[in-house]
Amino acid sequence: MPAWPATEADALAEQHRLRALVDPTGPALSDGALVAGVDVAYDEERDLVVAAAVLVDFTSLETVEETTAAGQVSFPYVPGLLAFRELPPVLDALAALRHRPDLVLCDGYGLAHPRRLGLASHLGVLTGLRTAGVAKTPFTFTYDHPAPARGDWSPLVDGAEVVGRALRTQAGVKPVFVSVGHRIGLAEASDATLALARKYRLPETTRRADSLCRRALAERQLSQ
DNA sequence: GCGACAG
DNA sequence: ATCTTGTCGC
Repeated sequence: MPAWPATEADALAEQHRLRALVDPTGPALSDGALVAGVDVAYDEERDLVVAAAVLVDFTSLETVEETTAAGQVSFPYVPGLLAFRELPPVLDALAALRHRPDLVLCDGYGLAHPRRLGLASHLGVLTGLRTAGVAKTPFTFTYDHPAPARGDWSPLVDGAEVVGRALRTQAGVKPVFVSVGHRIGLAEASDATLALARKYRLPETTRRADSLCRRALAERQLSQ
């Protein structure tokens, strides 16, 4: 396994290498599938980063398992290279899960990326897990506003390419931006996102992982 | 040409 | 991402 890239040039080369290994197709989730949400929180002062993974039952929406992992920040925030900043602790948190997720939902993009290898795709190729990205803002892509009902969507476009969907998860609320990560199709990833966002704009997996990594970071800050 | 740009 | 009070609503 190659060392984690330390420079932007190495990171770009690594993206190029991994991009060829992405599989942007795959079936819908089965009843009772286990979906993991992952997210990270930062302490800029101490270069500390904490990741959380929360495993949710796709059908009941119950939390099945939670893990966290902490580390030193090892890469700056560079638009288009987010994976190199966020993935090290995320990989650790996922490795600590006792169950194997049937899907990992990331806070960010997959195929919707300048070089078609966002955080979610990158994670999928590294782990072999099925992944998809659900982002809160449209990055540099364009879309027409979807109709106002829950479940309505419109294509997320980069030039002439459809790279994802602007999906309305709550009536009258601004959409989220879904893109394929690895081993799942866009329609299937969108269906999973909608099913996990019954009550709020963001899927429960993302909401719970976000809340957990913030809590875990706050606890570390108290004890150190 | 320059800057902005997921989190 | 993070800096941040009170406030509206279920």
